Amino acid sequence: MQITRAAEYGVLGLTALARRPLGEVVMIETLCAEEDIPNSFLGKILQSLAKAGIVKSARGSGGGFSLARTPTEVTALEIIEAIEGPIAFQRCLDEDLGCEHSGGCALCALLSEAQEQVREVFGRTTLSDLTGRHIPNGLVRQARNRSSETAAPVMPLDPVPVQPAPAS
Amino acid sequence: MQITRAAEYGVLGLTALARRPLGEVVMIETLCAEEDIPNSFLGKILQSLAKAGIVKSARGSGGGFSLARTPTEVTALEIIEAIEGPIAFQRCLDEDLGCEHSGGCALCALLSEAQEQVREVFGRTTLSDLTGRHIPNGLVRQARNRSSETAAPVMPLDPVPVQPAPAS
DNA sequence: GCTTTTCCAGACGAATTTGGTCTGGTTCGC
DNA sequence: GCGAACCAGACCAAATTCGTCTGGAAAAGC
Repeated sequence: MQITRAAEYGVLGLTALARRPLGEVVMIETLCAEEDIPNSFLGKILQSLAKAGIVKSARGSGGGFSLARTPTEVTALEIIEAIEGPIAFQRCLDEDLGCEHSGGCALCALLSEAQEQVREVFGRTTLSDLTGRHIPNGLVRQARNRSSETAAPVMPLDPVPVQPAPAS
Repeated sequence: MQITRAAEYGVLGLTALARRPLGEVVMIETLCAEEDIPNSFLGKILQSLAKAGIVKSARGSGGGFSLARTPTEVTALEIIEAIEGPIAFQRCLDEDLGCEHSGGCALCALLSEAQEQVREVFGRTTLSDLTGRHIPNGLVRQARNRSSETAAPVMPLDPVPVQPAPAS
């Protein structure tokens, strides 16, 4: 009942991209340093995101990754499903191989409802919502290392949760 | 991002118990046959549920398990959390070991919201909601075996999903 | 066209989790 | 005391997660 690291890193990596001017090409290594993500792992994750059309990749020197769309057009649901595959609380809700249990399975109905709630929350949150307040871990660490003592917080930050969308 | 078999079996086993008069003591073996669950696995699951005070166990001959409360008083959330531990979409949302990422982490806020939605859905669904329409797999199989041909459905059943609670 | 720099694709593998089984108790009714 | 049932935990196989590594392939610059 947890999101995978891959999805977590994927979102984080994208926020790092989204913090830049749209279309700017950034190397994997830069993103990894910024967000404290293992290097070759993020590479694999970004490949999935490229296949899903969320980022564009450019090879060769001067290459790297860039967002394929504006951050307001990319939802967390797209990102997570591009990496983890479709969100499915149970086997029978994923492919339509039918429920193992017979009849109108109440358990499946329950899981299906819960799953739809999650998809709704993820679906209405965009990358730009996520980018706003997030301070990348790597940057904080780097700042800490530079001013080796006096570990003052980089920026005062009120921990405001993501606000729910106005009832549509 | 899936519920475990253990939780699934746990819910199924409890619906089998809930279909009986309250307080009736049933052996693991009977429940397993009814719901098509591996025998000793359900034993372990029921132990968790007993510790959580959802079922009562009775040892010795004539022993078995019975519901400790009426099905309307037991929520799916309780059942699932008794088996899987607290629902936590991410490490930092479980214990309060703080978020690995710094500052007001937007990702955690998002996951937290999704998680609360799931808890809400599970929390408002009771065991009696789940028991209503469910036809146990094992019983269907047994019926199929008895009337070896003419595999007619055991009971006509309109597959109505769990209805959402009225807006509170 | 050669070299360098970057991504690409997939094989590989360690660690963890899941899904169970098994064994040796312990408790209860008879 | 004996058999029927649960109890507690050790144990194990398979799947999944969380990565790493290697050998390309494409693009840019010379």
